[in-house]
Amino acid sequence: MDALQNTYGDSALSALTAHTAPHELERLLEIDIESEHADISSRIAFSLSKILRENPSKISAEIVKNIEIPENSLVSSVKAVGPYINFYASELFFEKSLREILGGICFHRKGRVIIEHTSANPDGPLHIGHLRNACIGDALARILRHAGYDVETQYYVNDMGKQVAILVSGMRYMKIDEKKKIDHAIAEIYVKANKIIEEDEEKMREVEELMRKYEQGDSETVRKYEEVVEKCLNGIRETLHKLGIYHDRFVWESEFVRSSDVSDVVKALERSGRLIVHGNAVLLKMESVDKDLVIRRSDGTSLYSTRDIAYHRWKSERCDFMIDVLGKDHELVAKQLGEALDILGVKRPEILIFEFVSLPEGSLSTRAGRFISVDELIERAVARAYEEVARRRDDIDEEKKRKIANIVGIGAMKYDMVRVSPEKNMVFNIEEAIDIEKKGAPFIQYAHARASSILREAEKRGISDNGVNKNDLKNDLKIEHSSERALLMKLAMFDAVILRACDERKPHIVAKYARELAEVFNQFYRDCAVLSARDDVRSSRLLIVKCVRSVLKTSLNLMGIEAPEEM
RNA sequence: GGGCCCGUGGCUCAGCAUGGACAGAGCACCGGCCUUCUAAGCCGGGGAUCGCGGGUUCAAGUCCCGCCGGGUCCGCCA
Repeated sequence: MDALQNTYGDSALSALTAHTAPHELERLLEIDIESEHADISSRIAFSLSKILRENPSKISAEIVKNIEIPENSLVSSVKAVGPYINFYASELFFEKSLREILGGICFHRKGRVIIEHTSANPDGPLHIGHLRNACIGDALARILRHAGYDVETQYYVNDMGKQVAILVSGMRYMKIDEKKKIDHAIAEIYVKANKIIEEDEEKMREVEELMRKYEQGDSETVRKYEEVVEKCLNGIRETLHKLGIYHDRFVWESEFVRSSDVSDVVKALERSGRLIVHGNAVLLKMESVDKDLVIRRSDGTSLYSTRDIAYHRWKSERCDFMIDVLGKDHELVAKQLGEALDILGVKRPEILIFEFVSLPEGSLSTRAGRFISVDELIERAVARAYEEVARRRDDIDEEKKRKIANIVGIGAMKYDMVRVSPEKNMVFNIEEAIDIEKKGAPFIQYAHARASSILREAEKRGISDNGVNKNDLKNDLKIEHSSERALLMKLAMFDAVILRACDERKPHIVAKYARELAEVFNQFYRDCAVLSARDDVRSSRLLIVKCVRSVLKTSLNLMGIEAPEEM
């Protein structure tokens, strides 16, 4: 800014700042972080050229001439390249970022947040669509938590739907296959019962009867429901736990019917004057979407959407904001929910919509029994990883091989789900997902294992990194190679990446960063020998490796992926 | 029919919010690199009308309009 002023005097500066608040300084300077040509670059000459009616390249050259870099600056040099002004980071900048990483970067996002994800119906095992939901939701929860938020994850149990009623009715005349994993056995019953009901009206009436009784809280019906729902949930939880995904709380939608929550919501909506009576049913007039919301059926029973309103009102009282991770098919319903909550004066949840996952052979359907279960996927991914481990490591025992295969196989699956931006449709090709992709999780895990290996070896040889515990690393950091510098730069971006992924609710940003960090680390690994370097360089590099390992591990963990010490 | 999302090398994706320096990766393909900290790695090569057409701009993959293709939703289901 000073340079700008020295170059063109107050007139240009005031012309530029006339409509700009001071906090928009960054915008004003048109700064590009981590462009490929510089560490930081400014495009301000473009906008100045308009005001000054002057060639932008000339302007940037003039500005650079007037820039004086102070002692101990985070910037080491400035260059004008055509219309661009390029800034380059100093060693001090890298030292500062390493110190922050070693000290544990502290983020200061504050507030309580409830993230709801997965919430699969308790009528069978998780399939590939749920996997995407769970992986995105879990990663998001981890990222927000890391950024400082107080996060609670919830699984909303849809126990009042027709599906569950069909299942409960099927349990009357069918037995659970004990040999199978419980959620799979339940799905079998559900599919069969569904077929039977299609052809048998008597059975259909029975289902409706069950739904009525459950809503009324008939104790025998409730007991039957709870038994089967709980069983299925156990199966689902087992799958989620294999993936390292744990919900803090399971909330049953029936709770809101049995308490007065649902009826309270209906009463409150009545007071809004937006309800329309249609026969015996009650509808809520919608303005933002072209579809009114049914609040109560003709027979007086509640609907999913009504209970969902009650659930969100309940949630909203327990947090500062909430995020729902939902499939694209829920978009309209989510909009209706939002408007209903507006009417009630309850804050809306943020909705993170993810697009559908389809199979190469067509769409998925639980009802038709056409899906790939997550359990099957896990099994195949881990088996594939095991082949790989067995091929490379005959020096380790069986247990270790299995452990690594588990970490790698599951990591590959999860990474595949997180790396793609949620709004993209995905065609899920099982062979490709299971394939230990070159630049997927295994690639990042491998880089972590390499870093760990260096540090392990250093310890074994009794080599210490002198700089680690010093408050001032100055003169300890030796940057001798361009790969080293590139790695340090990438490391320095870490905190910005986390905050961006957090604030924009985009876990895939972390996925991309982790892959890039692994890549530059591998290049560093090729170019810069650590243990055999001369003493001062060695301790500097050891320090860098330590930071890389830490950041790789954190990045993987933010995606819910484990970082193996060796593989 | 209407709403929303997607359309970037053969395949899978990043980049689009806040327009700028040659459109980046990976897979697959071709060719190199293990006496040195794990080759699940590294280096090099070929391969792209950024769906199509218009507009705004000094500058468009990015913003606006129209169209085409794919997905999804439009139940007193959840």
